[in-house]
Amino acid sequence: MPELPEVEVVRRGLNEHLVGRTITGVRVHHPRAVRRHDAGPADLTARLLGARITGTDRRGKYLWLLLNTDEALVVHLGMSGQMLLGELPDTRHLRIAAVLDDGTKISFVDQRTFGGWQLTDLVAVDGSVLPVPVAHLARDPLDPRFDAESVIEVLRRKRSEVKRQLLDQTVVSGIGNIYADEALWRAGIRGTRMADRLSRPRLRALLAAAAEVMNDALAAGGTSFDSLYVNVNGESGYFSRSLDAYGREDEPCRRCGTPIRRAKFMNRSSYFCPNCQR
DNA sequence: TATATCTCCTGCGGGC
DNA sequence: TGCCCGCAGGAGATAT
Repeated sequence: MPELPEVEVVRRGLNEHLVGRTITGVRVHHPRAVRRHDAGPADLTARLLGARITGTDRRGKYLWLLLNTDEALVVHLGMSGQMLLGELPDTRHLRIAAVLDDGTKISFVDQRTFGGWQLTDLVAVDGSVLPVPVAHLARDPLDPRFDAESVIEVLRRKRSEVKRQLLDQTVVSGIGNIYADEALWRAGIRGTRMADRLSRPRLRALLAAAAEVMNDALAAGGTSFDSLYVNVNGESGYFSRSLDAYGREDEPCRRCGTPIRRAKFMNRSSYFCPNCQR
């Protein structure tokens, strides 16, 4: 499942191969993949033709290609989206295909169709220039201008479980279910604890753990449990071997040996150590 | 206004 | 073998 580290790996791959190139062809194979582009597939296709890619950027789980038209092509991978370069061995889940002036083929493949492309304007927000659909997101822990202390103040006002807040992209972006569980495990905090009942040092440790676990995952090329997350070359990351909590139900906690427990939370699974996450 | 829940979607695995 | 059901979960829409 692509979260911040996986999206960043993909962005780096796209940055390496696409910047400076001009889009010469676009074909939308599945309308749902462009459902957030209000003007529809034909408009997206027409406006992308002839546009030159001048850069790439990312906030949280969103990445975008900057265009010479002063617009951005926003890409969200959803749960299973892939941005693949080159020939496609299997076109079953191909949603959008594009071609560049040097012949490079870009395929947006997305089995579960939660992801998509959207062409939007840019706006200035809090010292950053962002695509409109990304403007409401908080900075992520890997952002050089991420301000942990202000996030802590937000969390201290939330009468809600701390894991729920970690997953709220307007509080802190980039964290999904996997890295939320991993950060909570590293910080020794149960996700069901109310955010406003946690001390500032505990919240500080939690945000530091989130940044740490995502940096570790980035260094490993991202997390992969199956073929749903791959980089632009179709390769999986290796960080799943390093997960301490997520997906380890009944396996011994690497800190205290207590079996990791799984519980339903927000209609999804949470993994935690019942002994050292109190 | 703040917080919680529902919904979208596809493929896989388990149970019958 | 075939069918049904639950599960995976990001984020916008809707409900409380």
